[in-house]
Amino acid sequence: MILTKEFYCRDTEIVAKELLGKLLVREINGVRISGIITETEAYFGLEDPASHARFGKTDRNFLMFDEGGKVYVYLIYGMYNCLNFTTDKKDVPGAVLIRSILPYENIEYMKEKRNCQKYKDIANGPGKLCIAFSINRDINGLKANIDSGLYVEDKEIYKKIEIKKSKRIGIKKDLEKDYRFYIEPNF
DNA sequence: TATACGATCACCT
DNA sequence: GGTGATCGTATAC
Repeated sequence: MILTKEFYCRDTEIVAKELLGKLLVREINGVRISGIITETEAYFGLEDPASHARFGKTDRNFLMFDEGGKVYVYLIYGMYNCLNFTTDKKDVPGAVLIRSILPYENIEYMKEKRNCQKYKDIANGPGKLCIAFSINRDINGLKANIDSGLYVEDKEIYKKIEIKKSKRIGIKKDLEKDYRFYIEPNF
């Protein structure tokens, strides 16, 4: 079952935690790619010194102020795309950065895209997973549903999940609380 | 209009 | 464990 707006239109921290272990699906040119979400980070609004929304609404970050359930893709370091889903109600800024996934369906497709043979390294970073999933700013602002070809399925791949947390990655001025969440599935 | 820098990765040692 | 690549934004002038 595909996650709907109701899932995303909640507190950003809750959405970030509950996305863990679910299946990120990309449908492109009739090909279905998917992976298990293993790492997320929560970003908030004015009170968050690391958030794009910290100075208010701009041309780049306006989607963070929109209602939950939309795709927010931006360019980082001049060369990599990062995938986020918007969260919370309209005019309440929030987004969840998808940092890492484990390839699940169509692993060979991803290996080719990434020019990478090691299963573990295919999408263990926000820039990498965008390459593996063919995600770029063309889909910025679309809704995360079957029409846009990028969405999350509520599939319990891992029944029992221990959620670990830490400080967010690559942040100089972070908040006191931990807003990076991740799981370490047993194989 | 100009400039500094970032929610990163790949490659080197 | 360290560093260079690379460019859209935000911020300052």
